[in-house]
Amino acid sequence: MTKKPEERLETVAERLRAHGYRLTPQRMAVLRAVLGSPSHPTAEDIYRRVSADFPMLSLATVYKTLDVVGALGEVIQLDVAGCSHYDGDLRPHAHLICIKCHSITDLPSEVTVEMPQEALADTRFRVLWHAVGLHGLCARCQVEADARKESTRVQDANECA
Amino acid sequence: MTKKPEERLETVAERLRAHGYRLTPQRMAVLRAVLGSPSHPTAEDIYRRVSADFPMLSLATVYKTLDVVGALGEVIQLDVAGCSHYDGDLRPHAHLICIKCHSITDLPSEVTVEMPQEALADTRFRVLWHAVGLHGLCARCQVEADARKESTRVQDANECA
DNA sequence: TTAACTGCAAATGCTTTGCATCGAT
DNA sequence: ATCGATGCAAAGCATTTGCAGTTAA
Repeated sequence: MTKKPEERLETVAERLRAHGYRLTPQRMAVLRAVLGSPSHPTAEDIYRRVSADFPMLSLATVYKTLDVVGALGEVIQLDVAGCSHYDGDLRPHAHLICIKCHSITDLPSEVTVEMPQEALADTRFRVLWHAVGLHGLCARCQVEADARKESTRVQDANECA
Repeated sequence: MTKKPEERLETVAERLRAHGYRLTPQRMAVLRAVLGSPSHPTAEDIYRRVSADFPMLSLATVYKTLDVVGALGEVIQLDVAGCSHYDGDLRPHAHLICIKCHSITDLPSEVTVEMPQEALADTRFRVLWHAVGLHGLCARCQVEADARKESTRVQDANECA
């Protein structure tokens, strides 16, 4: 989410139009869902959310729409544990990513990244967005891990969180 | 890769032993391959590499070993386009990740991340490692995109790069 | 009108799992 | 001698794709 969701929706819709994409009702509904979500929904999450008011929506369409806006750099795609999460907040921020339960949380404060601009320029890479990934154990999973006194194996959670 | 690959292998092996894991030849071979690779190999890459001197290795074992060291925080797991890449270099650095061809490159210079330690402490999250992801278009994919004058769709590459 | 989009279902591809056998400790 | 690890093959699951019908522009 951003400061002005509706305004951002306008901007993205504008870019889509400019690139020759059509603004179908499904597409707009999916965009509204991603840009307006404060969490990091998966395609499945968005599908469920939008399906409520839009029963004829298909999961494939959700994926296709997310691909399109992702390619334009208007939505952050965050891959965790073999499952993509989408984030409409393009402002640089940090994600706390649990390697055990695969939960994703935003670090609720500013994060600044310093990097040599010349070195970056030399790569000729065009950065669309960036994010800091803090990987480790969330509070809950730490408790479980410590309960075993660091002496046994760490069991993994599966499923797309 | 780190400054002293052999030393790091020792450290990791030690931790595995301490946690009750067994040091099988397969495991050691896989560890050597990850810790000694300057790129960001996938499980498949490692499997191919190790299989050369170790024909009786199975892909499942590679995955299992990578899971174990990943859970200990001794190897960075980088998920890109539905495919995991592994990085033995735990020093904070930045990855240039192309959203089109899914190539991953290290930014060849120092990167520093500033974040409010109190806010992080409040989350009670235990950070094992962190990385900065710079997402966008690599030099090659930009050329292709520009050749279309930004007016047509961006075609996607698939396959695990 | 027409090229792009949708929805369905089948296919793809990475990763995990069940299980019998093997082997590190 | 144990109990974890291996290897194989068979799932599992998120994502993509082909295609016929639909629709935004």
